[in-house]
Amino acid sequence: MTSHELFHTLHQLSRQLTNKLNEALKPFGLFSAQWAVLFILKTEGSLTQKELCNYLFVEAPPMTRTIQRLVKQGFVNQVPGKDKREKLIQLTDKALMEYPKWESTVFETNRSLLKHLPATSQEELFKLQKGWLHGLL
Amino acid sequence: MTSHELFHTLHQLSRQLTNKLNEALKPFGLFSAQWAVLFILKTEGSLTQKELCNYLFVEAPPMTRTIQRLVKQGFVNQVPGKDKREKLIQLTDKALMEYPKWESTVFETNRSLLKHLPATSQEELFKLQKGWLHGLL
DNA sequence: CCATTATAGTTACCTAGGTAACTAATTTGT
DNA sequence: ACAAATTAGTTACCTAGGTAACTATAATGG
Repeated sequence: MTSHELFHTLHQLSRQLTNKLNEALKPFGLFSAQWAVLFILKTEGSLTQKELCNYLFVEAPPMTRTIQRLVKQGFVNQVPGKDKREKLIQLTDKALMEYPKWESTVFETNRSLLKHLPATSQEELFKLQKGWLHGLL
Repeated sequence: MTSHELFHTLHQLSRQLTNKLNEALKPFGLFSAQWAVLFILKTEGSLTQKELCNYLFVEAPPMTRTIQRLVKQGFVNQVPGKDKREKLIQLTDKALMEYPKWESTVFETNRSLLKHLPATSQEELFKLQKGWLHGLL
């Protein structure tokens, strides 16, 4: 195995998984990056854009765009913080209503994507990836 | 471990590796997707765009764009095939001159990125990823 | 033989993520 | 206290990849 092969396979895998998730989210008018934000807001509660960037390891500009789309769709509100530079992002009632459907769809999609990967392999893969990622940063 | 964590880590890892490679290629005016094409052309010889798409598992439109940039930089030629729909892509002399520098830079970057990942882990990771990817397709 | 179908590539437009340069608000340091 | 530096977010512009609609050429079937 060469390093090229390792990197290439990882890249392909990441793209395929994102494509499949996007396909599953299509009926809801959502894309993978939006779902990632909605998921964190549901899990962690309201966060500033900066905090969302830190959670998702993403730069500020793409986060601004993703949030602007979510605002336009009525799934999220931007509330000025006590520190007037900050904007707190919170899920709307509309989003909370829809969330269970999104979640079960994503859950089912993930289950299907992991169908051919035994649980022990999943754990092993996660450990290796996490270790590598931490070694990089 | 949840499936979300597994997918998220994979996604982060893929992005980080691409970013680091782009950084390393910057002095040559190249980006990761261009390098992927140049590498395959050097390894496999001249290929049609369709064949390049198949190798890289990429749709035709992004390949058209990547190749157009390589043409503009003078690293690649588009030669009409016997079948006039096809375009054979081949490395220019300029690209062949530069290639060794690109390769050694990428090789060194890969080595550095894999520094904290033992060889046995690399093999294990590759096996798991490859198996999963094939299960998906 | 010619009409239909399939294929290679391009164009237009979308999401996703990156850097650089900017604005506005908050901290810091003297 | 106020000038300088830092920080949160936005805007503009870049690469990367996706789909849909298109053109031009090649292959196929009646």
